[in-house]
Amino acid sequence: MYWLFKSEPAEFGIEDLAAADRQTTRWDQIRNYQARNFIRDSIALGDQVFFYHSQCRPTGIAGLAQVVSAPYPDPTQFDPHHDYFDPKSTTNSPRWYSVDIQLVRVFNTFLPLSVIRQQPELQQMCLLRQGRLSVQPVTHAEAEHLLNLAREVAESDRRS
DNA sequence: GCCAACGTTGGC
DNA sequence: GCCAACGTTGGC
Repeated sequence: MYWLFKSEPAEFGIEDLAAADRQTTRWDQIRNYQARNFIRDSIALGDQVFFYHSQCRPTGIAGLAQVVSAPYPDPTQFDPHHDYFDPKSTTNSPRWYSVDIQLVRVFNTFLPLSVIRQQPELQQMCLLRQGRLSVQPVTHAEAEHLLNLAREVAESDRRS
């Protein structure tokens, strides 16, 4: 399956993923139930992840990653010194979940939200229809379209 | 900085 | 369980 993960590049961008040990990081600190349900119940090892930069200019998709772990309890919820500590969470019934992701590739050319918006085939994307969701599913058809689009944008960028 | 959309909290 | 108030996300 395909997913889209949002991240603020000022906090952790795709360059940070590229520079990380084994180009892998734990996707943690997700504290939204809808996003949690996707991680806990639907995301699986080997799934592909569009890495999206939010809260920046321009916003858009910066590259591709893949899921390299099964879902597991987010350790930050158990750490009383952590900002994302959740006193209502216990190891027997954890509330929040993480997965590990590894970089697949940084797109040659950034794929801006404005370009995604222009695509008639992508109008049903969760990204365009619902804001405020940092982990969201992408259909197979949407994923193929996004990957083709990224290739086209990169080629036109190279020609100019 | 503004504001729309949405989630969460808490009084009742 | 309802719903108003408030907080957060996130594009612009």
